[in-house]
Amino acid sequence: MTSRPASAASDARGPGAPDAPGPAAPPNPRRAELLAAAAELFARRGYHGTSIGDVGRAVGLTGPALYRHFRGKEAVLAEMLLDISERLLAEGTRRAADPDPSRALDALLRWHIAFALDNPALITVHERELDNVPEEQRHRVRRLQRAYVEEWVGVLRRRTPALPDDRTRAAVHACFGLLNSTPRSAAGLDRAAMADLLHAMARSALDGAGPGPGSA
Amino acid sequence: MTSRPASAASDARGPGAPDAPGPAAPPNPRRAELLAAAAELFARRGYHGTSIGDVGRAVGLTGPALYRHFRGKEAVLAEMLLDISERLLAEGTRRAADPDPSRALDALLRWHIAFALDNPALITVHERELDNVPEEQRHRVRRLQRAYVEEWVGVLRRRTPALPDDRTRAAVHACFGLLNSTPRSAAGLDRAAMADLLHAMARSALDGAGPGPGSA
DNA sequence: CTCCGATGTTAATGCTCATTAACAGCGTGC
DNA sequence: GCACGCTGTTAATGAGCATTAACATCGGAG
Repeated sequence: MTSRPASAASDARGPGAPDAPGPAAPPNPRRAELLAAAAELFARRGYHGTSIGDVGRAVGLTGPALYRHFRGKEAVLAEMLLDISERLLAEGTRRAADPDPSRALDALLRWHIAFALDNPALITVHERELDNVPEEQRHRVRRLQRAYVEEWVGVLRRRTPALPDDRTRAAVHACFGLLNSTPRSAAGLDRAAMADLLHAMARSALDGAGPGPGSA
Repeated sequence: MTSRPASAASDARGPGAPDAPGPAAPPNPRRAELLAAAAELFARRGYHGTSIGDVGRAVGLTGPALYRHFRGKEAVLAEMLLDISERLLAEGTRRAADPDPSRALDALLRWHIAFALDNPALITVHERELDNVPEEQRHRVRRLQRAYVEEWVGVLRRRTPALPDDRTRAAVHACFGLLNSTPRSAAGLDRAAMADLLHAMARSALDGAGPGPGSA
């Protein structure tokens, strides 16, 4: 815009595409690259500990280049968390639909474990940075997260109807804590062994969540 | 400098006590108050998302007042993490010494659960902010953390000698993930019920960590 | 060819923040 | 009764950072 005639009355923003991608947005590779780099950095150093310049540099650009693809730093985080929550819920809903609650639970476990092992950075950010998402989208993420938890609670309720709901919900949260610990452990186990271990432990933990004084 | 004659050649810093408290330091209540407020804020908003002013305001002071008690923001975090790690390890070592490995494990579980339920903010910070501690003290914290994990691994090794060590270690990390999820769940359960649930789940999870394809 | 939109870059701009200076009240040991 | 050390306060100071402005390149549609 060497000129930019003073007539620019219609648009407040530049000509780029800094909006959230609509339903049929062509998958912009640069966008995805930035999101991946930001996820990695947000997971390692935290949202506030990561600068726009860090994110740009991670993909070979300068900081302000990011504004050609996102409305701002918050928008990156918001889109990231929205995407994670939607993916978790969509596939979770599918798997929870198995009429056999025991098979449904195993399917949920396999799904969550695979997601956590394949996307440790996303899991970390999803767990830690919700408070930094702007209000409106934060509510949407929270709703998705709740719905995902309720899929698990529903399966467990079918499996063990005697258990009170609040105990079941707490057990699901604790189970997520176990499964999501993967990014921080980085143990010497290979992926398959880790998946197997997590599956066995989570399964046992949920089985052990029934009432009755444990052992103390 | 109403007084402060220009002779101050001996000390580079002011006359306050901004050093880490020595072995026999009198417990300064203001110090403890600041540490507690900082823990709460670091847990809720993250280290980088918390300003010195926030911490001061939380105890009815201004930001710079903190420098009368700590060398700086990093020093607050460092002292916090060092203290947590030392407390966890000290009591953990005591409880792991029970000759009966099963009783030792229960004692460790009770200890860790009580600590997590009583200090959710500390657990959160301990889990997330180690990277922001200055190098030297970060190493000390890491050593303490490792030693604490090894206490657990030692007990489990005595209990189930067949299990390979790396699997045991991974199981311990996953178990911590389960136990430390408390601060984020904040379920509708009261403290006793939550402690019981976590104990039962963790115990079962560790029992289920033995080899053998879980159920998939 | 030419124009324009997409995508970058490098300079502001303006705010927040950690840290330090300069200054002041208060209590206590002498 | 008074000097001084402790614990605060309110102003700099200086750095980092998100965001915006202004400017450049490049490829493709007309």
